[in-house]
Amino acid sequence: MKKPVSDLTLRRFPKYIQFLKTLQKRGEKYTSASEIARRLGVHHTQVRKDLALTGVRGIPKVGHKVDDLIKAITKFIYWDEISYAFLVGAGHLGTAILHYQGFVKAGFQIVAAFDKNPEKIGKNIASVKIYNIDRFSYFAEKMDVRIGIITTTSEVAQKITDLMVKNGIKAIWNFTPIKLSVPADIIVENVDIYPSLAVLLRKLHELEKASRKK
Amino acid sequence: MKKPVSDLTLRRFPKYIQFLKTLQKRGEKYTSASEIARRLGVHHTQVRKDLALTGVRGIPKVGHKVDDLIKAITKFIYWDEISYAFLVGAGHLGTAILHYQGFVKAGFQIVAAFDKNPEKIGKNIASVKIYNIDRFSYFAEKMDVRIGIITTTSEVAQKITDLMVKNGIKAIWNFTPIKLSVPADIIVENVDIYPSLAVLLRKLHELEKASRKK
DNA sequence: TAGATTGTTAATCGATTAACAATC
DNA sequence: TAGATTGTTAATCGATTAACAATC
Repeated sequence: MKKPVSDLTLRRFPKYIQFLKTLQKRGEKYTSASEIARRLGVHHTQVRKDLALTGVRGIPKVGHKVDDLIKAITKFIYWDEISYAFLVGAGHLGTAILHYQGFVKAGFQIVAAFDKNPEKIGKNIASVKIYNIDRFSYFAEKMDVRIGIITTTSEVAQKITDLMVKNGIKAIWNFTPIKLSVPADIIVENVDIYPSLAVLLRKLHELEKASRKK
Repeated sequence: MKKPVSDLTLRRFPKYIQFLKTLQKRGEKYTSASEIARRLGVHHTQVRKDLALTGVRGIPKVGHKVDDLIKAITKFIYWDEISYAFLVGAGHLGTAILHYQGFVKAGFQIVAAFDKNPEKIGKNIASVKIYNIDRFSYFAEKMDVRIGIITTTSEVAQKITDLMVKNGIKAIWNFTPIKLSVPADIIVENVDIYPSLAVLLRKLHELEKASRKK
């Protein structure tokens, strides 16, 4: 069995795509691992290793075709296939996610949203209809969706997780700061802003403490 | 000069706080590194090392006082001091962030928001007033704020960054997927959902490929 | 006391970076 | 050709985990 690619590595690919697309927009046909590295602030060897994983081969002295790189990376992280998802929790964050423009380029499509608030049920947000959470099982069976997005409050996140797992969801994109309990074969990806806030505040305060000392 | 704490380490502290607060709510007075480790799925030695950084000392056989741990961690990541921030870009994501309840516990307070959309200017979102982006310099000088949150489109993110840096912002919390260029002494923390989406989709598709093969 | 827990030092593991041969 | 670039193997670095003495 081949060794799975590490999360740390996978997480770099969207940044490569983002930069490559700006090159593409500027009309540049070729780029090099060194240019990508310089621009994104990562080591050029690392860029080479990452690109090698996608199977592309560059040409010495010339570099890589921008279009080919984008295509190879997009395929590698499966952004070339359509992936359907359900979203639960149509609050402010859920609304923001439903409005995200950028999911199109990742082949990512939210096909239904769920909430328990009667005022929201039946309405559309960014062309996605909001259903009563009671109907989750019904839609899950009907639509064969494997990805669930949780943008509820922390309090109900575990309950929603259990509901999702029971209804065939294989991957959960968790936007609450709660650690979810799931069976071993269920994928959980957490998006949490507090770790980032901790890093930001600690660094800022340490910096200011240091500059006061001088 | 003491070695700065690594980002990877800092990012774990909010998870500890989150778990400790659930214990606190349940009325538990004591906990152990082992319990935290088990519950959050990290190694107990790692929890011990992390806690040691904050300066707390546990009691063999007994463990740590929950209240003391929360206090020590909160102080370590400077969530016990008030930090003021400006937010630029009052779209869906900006709105969601302005509504975040959880910032209070981190001492984090958004004191003003900025946008260029005339329909938004003058209104309040979650009690935070929206001003014309033209007035950023004015408020920056008046209020002595050091943190800037960017929730604009990618297109204007660098321009807003430059504006912030010029006006004394020392730490930028960047919610766009753009790599920002800043002077060396400016702190940038990125919150980007695409890396997470890449991990989620790659893992899900690899899993499904593997299960089809069986 | 015995056992559970703490906290530290040493070993391991994996990611990053350095070095270098190959080549258009 | 010379030089820039690729891609790979080896070395380094840092984070995680193992081992273990100390102790309430």
